Amino acid sequence: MSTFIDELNDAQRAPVLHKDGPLMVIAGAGSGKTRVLTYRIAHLMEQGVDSFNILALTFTNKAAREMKKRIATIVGDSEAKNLWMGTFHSVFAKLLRFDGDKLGYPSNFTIYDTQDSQRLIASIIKEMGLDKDIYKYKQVQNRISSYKNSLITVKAYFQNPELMEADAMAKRPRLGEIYQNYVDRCFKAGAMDFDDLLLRTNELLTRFPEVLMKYQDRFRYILVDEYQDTNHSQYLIVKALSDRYQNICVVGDDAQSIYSFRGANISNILNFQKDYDDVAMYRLEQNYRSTKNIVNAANSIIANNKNQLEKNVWTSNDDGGLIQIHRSVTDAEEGRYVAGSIFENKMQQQMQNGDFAVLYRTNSQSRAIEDALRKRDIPYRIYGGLSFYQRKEIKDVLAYLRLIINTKDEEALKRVINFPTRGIGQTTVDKLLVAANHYGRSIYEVMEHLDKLNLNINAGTKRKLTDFVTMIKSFQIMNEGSDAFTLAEHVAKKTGLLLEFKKDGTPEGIAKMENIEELLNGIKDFVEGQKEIADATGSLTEFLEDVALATDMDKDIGDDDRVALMTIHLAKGLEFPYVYIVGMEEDLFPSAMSMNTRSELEEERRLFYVALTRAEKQAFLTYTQNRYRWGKLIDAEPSRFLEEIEEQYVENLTPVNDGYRYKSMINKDIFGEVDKSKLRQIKPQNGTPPSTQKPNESQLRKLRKLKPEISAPAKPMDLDPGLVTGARVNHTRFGRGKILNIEGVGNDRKAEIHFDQGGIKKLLLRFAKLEVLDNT
DNA sequence: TAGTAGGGTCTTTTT
DNA sequence: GACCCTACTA
Repeated sequence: MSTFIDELNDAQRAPVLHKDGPLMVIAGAGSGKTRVLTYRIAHLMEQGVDSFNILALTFTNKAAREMKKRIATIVGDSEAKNLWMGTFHSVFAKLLRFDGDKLGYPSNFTIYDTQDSQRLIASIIKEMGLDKDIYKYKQVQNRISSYKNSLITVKAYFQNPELMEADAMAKRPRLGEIYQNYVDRCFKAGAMDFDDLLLRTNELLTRFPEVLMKYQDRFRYILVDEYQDTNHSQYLIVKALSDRYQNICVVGDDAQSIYSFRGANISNILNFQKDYDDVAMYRLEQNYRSTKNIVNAANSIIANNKNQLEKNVWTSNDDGGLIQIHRSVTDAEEGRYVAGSIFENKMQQQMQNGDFAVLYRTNSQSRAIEDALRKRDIPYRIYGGLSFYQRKEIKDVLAYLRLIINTKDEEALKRVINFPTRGIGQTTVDKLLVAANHYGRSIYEVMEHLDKLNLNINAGTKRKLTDFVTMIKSFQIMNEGSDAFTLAEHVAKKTGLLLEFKKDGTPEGIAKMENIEELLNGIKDFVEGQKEIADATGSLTEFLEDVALATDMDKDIGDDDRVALMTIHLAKGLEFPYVYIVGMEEDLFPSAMSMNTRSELEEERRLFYVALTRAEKQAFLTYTQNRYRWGKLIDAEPSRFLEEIEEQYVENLTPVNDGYRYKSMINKDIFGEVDKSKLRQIKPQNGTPPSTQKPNESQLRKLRKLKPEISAPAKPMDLDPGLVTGARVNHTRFGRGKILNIEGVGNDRKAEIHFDQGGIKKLLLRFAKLEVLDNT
């Protein structure tokens, strides 16, 4: 028996040693979750389980790589090689390359990213002659994506009157048709979107029992990390695969579930014990990461949430410093404070740049921080945002490469057929598209057979089209004999892409050219790297798949020492000695988009919990009074979350005697929320603020401590009787609108309202500031 | 058909 | 403030 087991505490050791049967590990923040997973896999292998029979699903590919590396040091390289480890998306993309042909997909299918999906949907909406202001392509894409994640296929959609009615109510009665067309077009293009990678895997496992059996038998031990963030589609895959051997190990923390917007279903983790028989439950509650102050402060925040598993996270670490709250006047000043504070701490505490992270709710907040760090000459690295592979010039190169592999790839073709310009305009492309749809062929196939079709295209243009086809064909021939790098370099030169940006001459053009060169270097590295992997070949197909599913977090940071800037979502699973959480303001964090329902607000709160628990030694929270948003300066109020931290863990750095008090601001805000949801004796009146009386400080404190289920009984009679279907109402933020539907009872009573400006929204009546204008 | 100017929309988070 | 799309001109 190896000694690595001795490195674990008792709570960690138990799930590592557990052999067969389902187990769930509820792991508090910083409790050594990754370590448990890693050692469990290593232990299984030492116990004689073939690495070939283990499947581990992680949240990022980087996490998988690191875990694999660690396992290799314990059990040896050759053993670790056979492990299937990666994100759901990358693992099942691989599986579909093997068996997707049963569903009619080519093994070289393309993976459409969100932008590809959205462009295709926009194009379909246009072709169908629909109003693009009603059928907004992003919203439609969102809708289709959530259908897919809930396994609602086109067929299921049309069998579900409720869904169809919901879309019809939203003035989008033809959403189902768009969905149908979208699925058809993706299929014809030999393409899967992100959601398809899960949906089609489900389809494959359901429709082909022999395939299911094969993989059930192969993956006898399944481990899922971050189980709280799995969606329904992922849940079903795991359930199906583990059904035979029941050796399923899920690890997660319900308090860190932050991906419901992409379909993650927290009930997956809450219901795990009901889904499997004889589940062994393990809890990891000792935090090794953070100081007492941070752990306790985080606990005090999450205590405000109603929906959670019981858990007591504690630490034996030092108290550490208090959490520091800092107010500034503008976002630029906020940036300066953060940069200055990093600079000072670096000097005083002898820290490295890499020991600091700045976390924010939205990507757009990075700019002010960047500017300030740059002025101080503090090196930083931004994660996420517009990632390298999403840049225009990079996507252009990739589109050529995708087309070489799969000429049916419509989005790739449309992207490059006239870039760099070669005299093939929109009119021509439209003609080709119409013909392609008419004959049920791809645009490329139509181009290959131009002379047999009468498309009303003049000879000069025809010539240009055939030249394009000839060029792609020459690339295809080259692809058979060369590696991905040689080909990509040739393509970048031959198509004129490099030249296009070079002759541009502007700094932006030069930067783009350099980016393409960086991409080429990346391909070279990839080809080299793949040679070391067991069944990899370094082919173009492999590279494209890697790129399609790559995320910013997957990149190795390298050894340069930089401050990390990223969204809180991306920070999940990471830790830093010093953490700055910036933009602690109402409407930003919690986001204005997430305050309509209790569950949305609870997710924002979990997000705050995640953010705070990233810190090892010291956490800083900052907010500003004014912030630039959409190019305009707007007023900002401190976030309600600041007040939710128990006072004893916080130190307010902002001077109190300067005519502005953060406390009083907060109280006013809390009061605004509290009197509607909690002070039931005050009945909201039409158009007038609910009350002008303020409870005193001690009353407020009590109110805040009250558990919502006690303090907010369901009493629909508190609501204005004028709030009925058909009524015209006015909302303080969204303006005027009409109530389409009212549903739910008591505190869950929601109204679906169509606002004159801003479309349809579902609002929780007990929070919504609604004034009834007319209900006849 | 290519290129540019102007207008509208957007930002919540991501595989 | 950035991007995308559209309309207009050459």
